[in-house]
Amino acid sequence: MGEHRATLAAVAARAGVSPSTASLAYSGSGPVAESTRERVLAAARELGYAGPDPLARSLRRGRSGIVGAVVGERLLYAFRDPVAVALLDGIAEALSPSGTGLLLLSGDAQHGSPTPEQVSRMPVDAVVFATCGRDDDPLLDLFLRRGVPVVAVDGPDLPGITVLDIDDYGGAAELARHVAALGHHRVAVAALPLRLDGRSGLVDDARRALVGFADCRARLAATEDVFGPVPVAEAPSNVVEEGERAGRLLLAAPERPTAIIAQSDLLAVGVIRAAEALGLRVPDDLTVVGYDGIDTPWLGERVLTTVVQPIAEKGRLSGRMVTDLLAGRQPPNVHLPVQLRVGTTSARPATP
Amino acid sequence: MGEHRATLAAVAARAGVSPSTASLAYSGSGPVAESTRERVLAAARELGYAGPDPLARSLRRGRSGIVGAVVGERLLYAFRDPVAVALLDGIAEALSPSGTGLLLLSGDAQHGSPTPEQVSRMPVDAVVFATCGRDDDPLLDLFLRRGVPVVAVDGPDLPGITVLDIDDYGGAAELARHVAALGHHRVAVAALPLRLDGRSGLVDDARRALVGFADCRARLAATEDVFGPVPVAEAPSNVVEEGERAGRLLLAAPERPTAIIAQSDLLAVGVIRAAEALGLRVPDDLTVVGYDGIDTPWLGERVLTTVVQPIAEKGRLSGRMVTDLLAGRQPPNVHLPVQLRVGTTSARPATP
DNA sequence: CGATTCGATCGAATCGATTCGACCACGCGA
DNA sequence: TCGCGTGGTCGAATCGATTCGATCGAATCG
Repeated sequence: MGEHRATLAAVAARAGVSPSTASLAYSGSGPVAESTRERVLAAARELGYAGPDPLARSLRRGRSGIVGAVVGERLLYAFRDPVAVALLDGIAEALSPSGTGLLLLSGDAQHGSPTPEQVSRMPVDAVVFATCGRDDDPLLDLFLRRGVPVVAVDGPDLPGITVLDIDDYGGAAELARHVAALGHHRVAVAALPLRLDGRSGLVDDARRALVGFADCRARLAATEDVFGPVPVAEAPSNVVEEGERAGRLLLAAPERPTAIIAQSDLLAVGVIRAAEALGLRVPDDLTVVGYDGIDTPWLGERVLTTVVQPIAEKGRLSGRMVTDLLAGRQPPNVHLPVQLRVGTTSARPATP
Repeated sequence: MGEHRATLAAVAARAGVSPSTASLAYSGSGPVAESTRERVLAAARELGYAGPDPLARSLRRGRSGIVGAVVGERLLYAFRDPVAVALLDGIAEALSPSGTGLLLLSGDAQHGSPTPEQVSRMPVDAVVFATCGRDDDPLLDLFLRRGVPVVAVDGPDLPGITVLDIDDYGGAAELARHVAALGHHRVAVAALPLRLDGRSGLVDDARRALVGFADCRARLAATEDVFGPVPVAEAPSNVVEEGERAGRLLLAAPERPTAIIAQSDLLAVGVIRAAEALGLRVPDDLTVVGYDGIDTPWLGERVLTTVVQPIAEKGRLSGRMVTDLLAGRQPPNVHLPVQLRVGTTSARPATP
């Protein structure tokens, strides 16, 4: 404690060389005689020196070797979403060869998303908005002002930031047409969070005007372009339990819907649970469809009707985009296609 | 690009104050006249200054405000494990109030765990070994030499590091006695990775001597203390698919076991799948037990016989231990109890 | 009214490494 | 033998903020 940790200068002194030479011996940039290098390393060993201080190195170099990932929700929820996990995995894999670290900027139980003060203290060379493409995110602005390159996944398409998203509108529209073609008219939506403020329940017009996420907005718009205005129940986060609550809410309506369009597969699983708890059979009494195309072990043999997005590719691409930005290259925006998958949870409505 | 980003000194000059005063205006430590502070902030706005450079601040302060989490596996696998996720969530929650960031130090597809070079470049104030308590981990040594406080979850109990673990031996022993009491003799083990080198398959004596993880070793020892030497199939990572492969391997043996003890619930699910693929009924033809006590939606109504560890508490405690260490307090080691849960996947062996 | 705080501000040292330009000696080709 | 390129080393400036001690005027107290 009282002892100061050894510095490179101390090592250099002990080895009888100048600090600059000692630095070269460690970093490998520039010619150093083999004998000198060994003398330096020996001195380091004797002093218990574990290599250059990352902070000092970063300051001088102007880069920290760290990429931030803004997650928004608390990790416990975010990591239940295979799409988010694949994204982070893709980024981590892409960063690994260059030894770049991945810093999670996550929200906590109290406030949904990380606060600007916290985030602005973090030394990141680039940042990915992973699960929260809020249009008006103050963090976006902050990073742009700092000159930190930003990748937004499913995020707002603003000048200065690189966007990777999927065809949310197209997929949702195709899905809605599928449901309509089956003959459903009384349709309701179990929605992803409209904002990160923990609110949930039936959505009124005021709330609907506040949709802050590009993906949520596109999916909702596509649905209503097919069916007209529909009841919407908002889940405060993308987990099965909240889907179940939203499902109960929608199924309690006086005019019970014959189909529920969930904005994610996790929510869809919850809706199915809610339906079964009420004694309804899926798809005979209620059609339930999702979005994402993740594994749904909860459903056993049943296959969820959903829109499949290319999850693994999204992960890989997001990783590539980040490394490109770090290397000073500006990758183009990417818009991935999606595919309707008709499973066994959608069917014609029972004729009353 | 050609433009240099504004520095605090530039802001100070523009505001007509000294750099030290400008610093005080930002950090809030020390008295500054309200008028001065506003002048500084105005100057900052005009220059597009987004606050002090985190790197410079960290260097001076001697802390980075970042905690590292060593994950070992690639994220795609690590995050499928609810125990690991709960751990990270607990840490993130505990760190959040102080604005401390969480840096993932993960392995990639190539090498299991992060390389020492990568890790030693990372500016961390403390580090948690989350899912990889390797005894001989070179990273441990590195951090200790650097003077970085280390928390090891399920990790090796070495001097200088703080340990949070569960009663692995006790739980596994109780579980083994349960299986023995049912009348099983031909028992096999589906094991967690013995080392992080991607190897898998049946374990011979040479390999067995290499067990590098405290939890895996304890569970195996407890099992063999009850049953004597048993066949062991190693899974290269803790995911359902690898459990299935290990299960197939064990069930292909000439003397088919009547019970398989999986070292995790995820592996147990895989083993059950393998059994069912072979037309075996669980638990009638084969008893399968796990470890951890996570949700297993794959199993439908069935309840896995397993050892339940207090996952949420583990997360909370690990978070608290880290914050304690950051505050300069040395928390005591913690050893959490576990509990046997008898479900519907274990039964007496069929009498032949 | 003189002595003493106290609040506000400034100068200068500091954190620990990297890097640029200078320097020296040596070997090689002309 | 002279000049030149080059491998190896060193000094000093630099990265951008924080912080300690000093300073100075104004307010407080005896």
